[in-house]
Amino acid sequence: MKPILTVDVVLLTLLEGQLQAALFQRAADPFAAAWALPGGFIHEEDASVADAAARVLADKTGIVSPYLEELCTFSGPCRDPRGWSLTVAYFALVAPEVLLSAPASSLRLVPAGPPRLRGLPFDHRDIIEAAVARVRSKSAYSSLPVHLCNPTFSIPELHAVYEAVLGVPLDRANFRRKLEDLNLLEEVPDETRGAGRHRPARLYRQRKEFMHALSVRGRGIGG
Amino acid sequence: MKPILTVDVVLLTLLEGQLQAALFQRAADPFAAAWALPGGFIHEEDASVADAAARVLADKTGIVSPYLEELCTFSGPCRDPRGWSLTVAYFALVAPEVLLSAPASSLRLVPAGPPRLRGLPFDHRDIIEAAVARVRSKSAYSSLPVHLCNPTFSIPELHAVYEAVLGVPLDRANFRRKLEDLNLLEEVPDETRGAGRHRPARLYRQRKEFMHALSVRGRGIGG
DNA sequence: ACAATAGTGTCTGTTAGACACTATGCC
DNA sequence: GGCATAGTGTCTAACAGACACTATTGT
Repeated sequence: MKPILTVDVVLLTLLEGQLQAALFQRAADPFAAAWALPGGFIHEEDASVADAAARVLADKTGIVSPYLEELCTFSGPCRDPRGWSLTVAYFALVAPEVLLSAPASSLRLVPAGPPRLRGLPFDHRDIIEAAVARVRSKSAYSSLPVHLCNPTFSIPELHAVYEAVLGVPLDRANFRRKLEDLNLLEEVPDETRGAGRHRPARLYRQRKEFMHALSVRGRGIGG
Repeated sequence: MKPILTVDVVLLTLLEGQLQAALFQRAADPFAAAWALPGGFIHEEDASVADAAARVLADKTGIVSPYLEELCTFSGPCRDPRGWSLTVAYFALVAPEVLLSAPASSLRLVPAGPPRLRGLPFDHRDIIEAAVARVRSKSAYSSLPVHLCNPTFSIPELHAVYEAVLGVPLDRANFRRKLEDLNLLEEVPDETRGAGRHRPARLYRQRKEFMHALSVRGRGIGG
């Protein structure tokens, strides 16, 4: 038996205080013209499924090498009208600026948290919800949310990202201290970012050694 | 492109103080007669890949409904001599008694931790190592190792399992307290297990509500 | 009674969390 | 100078870890 085999990518960003997923209009049947997750078939020249996911994303958005992680597979005889199918789901995290400057005119952002999405083809709603659940749970004990920020960012910005992703308020002071303990960030010399008539914040970037790794040291960042 | 699509299962147990993986002798090419992970193709009647993994395991060992979790996929043009292939890897955890009483005569147990295994076909070594890494890291903050125990077990037995999986000594007293806080276990009334000329230990079982869930409450069980 | 492990009590250093405080840039 | 937010100091309660103690069984 040869099932239909695809990759799908949940491209997430944080906009207006909530996680949003990028949807694209399908070109071909089934569900032609419907808004759905970017996805596609494996190509002979892909070195792996992860490679295929990155290629699909680059083709549709121009985004290259975002944070990309395998989520899990979704499979069964009924999820695709063409027959037994399996998709390997990935999720990607990018700063909102990356998406807003992307050339894709046929891109739509939809809130990915509750309330639950409606009208998506296949089991794309389940996939998005699994991605959001994964991002949330991992964020409680890792530096994953950094990938939702620009290359340089201030501590208050990162603080707001964590609060939005986790959905709980975090003490500013303790959050700072935790970050310092983890030693994930390095200061960008002499750079600040201000917004309004008040003291501007210093800018930081993620240390290279943690670029695609997760810091599970300590007991997480929830404080 | 239609890659070769399979499932593979890393069946793990704890024997002689270390994690061991079950290998089976392959019936067909490629690598016929080689010792490898139990695996196979998806069948039309499987409801999902997880279902296929459970079926494969039941066919080869008779073991039904063990703890079974998707690990990740392994894919690429070179891992199978027949061409571009993808396997969805699962891992299963069982008590050693389950394996020793299994009807499989063509089953072999090999130590899964370091030193690294040699001579396995495909990328089965990578798959086993990924499974072991996953089990170890999850054990630090969950009740996963319970599935390596018999249906009823004593606290000292579970304590030994945690120590073996994590590879570090854990204080007996603090381990007990942690378990009590998590409230994962319930006492089996009037049951004890003794081994030697000393006080026997009370027996416990996992509460039903946690049977296939993970408790991530608190800060893990490492103490 | 003794050996050996099961199970409990208690102390201490560390850490998460709360909150008050000071610093600084922009208007 | 005042406002608004950046950034720091400090107190407290909770918890992890260490370790000494008591309890209970088989021999």
